[in-house]
Amino acid sequence: MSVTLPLPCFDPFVILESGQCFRMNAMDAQTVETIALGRCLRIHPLGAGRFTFDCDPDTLDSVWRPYFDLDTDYAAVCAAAPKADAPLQEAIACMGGLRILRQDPWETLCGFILSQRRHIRAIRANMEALSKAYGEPIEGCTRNAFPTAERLAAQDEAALRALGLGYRAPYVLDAARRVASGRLNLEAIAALPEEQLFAELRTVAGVGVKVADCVMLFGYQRLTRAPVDVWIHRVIAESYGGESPFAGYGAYAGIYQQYLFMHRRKLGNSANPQTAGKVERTPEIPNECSKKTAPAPKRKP
DNA sequence: CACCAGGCAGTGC
DNA sequence: GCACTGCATGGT
Repeated sequence: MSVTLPLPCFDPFVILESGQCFRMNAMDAQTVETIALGRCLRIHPLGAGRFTFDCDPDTLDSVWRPYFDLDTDYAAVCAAAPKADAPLQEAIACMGGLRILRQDPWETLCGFILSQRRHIRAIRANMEALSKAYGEPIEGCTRNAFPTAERLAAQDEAALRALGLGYRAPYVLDAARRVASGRLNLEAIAALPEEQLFAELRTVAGVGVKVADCVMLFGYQRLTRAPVDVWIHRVIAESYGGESPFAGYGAYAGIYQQYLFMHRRKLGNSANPQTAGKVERTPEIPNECSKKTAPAPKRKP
């Protein structure tokens, strides 16, 4: 069974490259598959902003409409972005169709614990390996659901290292055991005020400021959180003269951050490999997303 | 084959 | 409080 409907400001091919979810894949030009919430969904773009979802109408409305945040007016969110903020306007123009998903907090927590010092591709491989080893099968799908905290809590560090998690293996294990034991209740903390939710997430080993912000943004829909990673650090250094613009972004700071993140990452590593971690004034960079040009050469050392 | 990745915890000052 | 360092592994 399937449902076809028009969806403005929605592009699954952009979302699957956005680095917020790790189990959404392009199978071919007409099919995107995602494994989430213990289910498998395939989406087919028909062109002209129309999409077919391979599920029944009730599941679309009760599961996938909230998951993809389809009831939020992203045109209005984008229109509310500061007009004078040229880099942000550029990123929004180039990354239409992006949405901040409402993901499962447990899977989101694991995904971003695994994210530290990894390429997104490698995070995806880790998440797939965990699912294949410990996840439950999904009917009619070749890929498993993401494993529960209980299931991961029963493993040992060596088993998780064998899947390629490296030094993050004990971090995932700590998260699993806190959640499985009830010491960390991921459902209950959803109701907490921002700073208290942040503090609860920080109690998990391997969860620092950036990972906690990602879990809040992508797993708890706290749109004010704007995670700062190496790419955003570059954006701040290169396009904002070293002064973070996020404090002025208000209720949608997290969404705007995601446009800037995606756009900068698309421009590529070659643009400026040396400024990560350092804040230094740099010349204006002409951000033309259509042409993937390297920016003007930096100052010589 | 160097260098880097959606960072964090530990240490030293 | 801030700066520095080691960390496991796979992509590019």
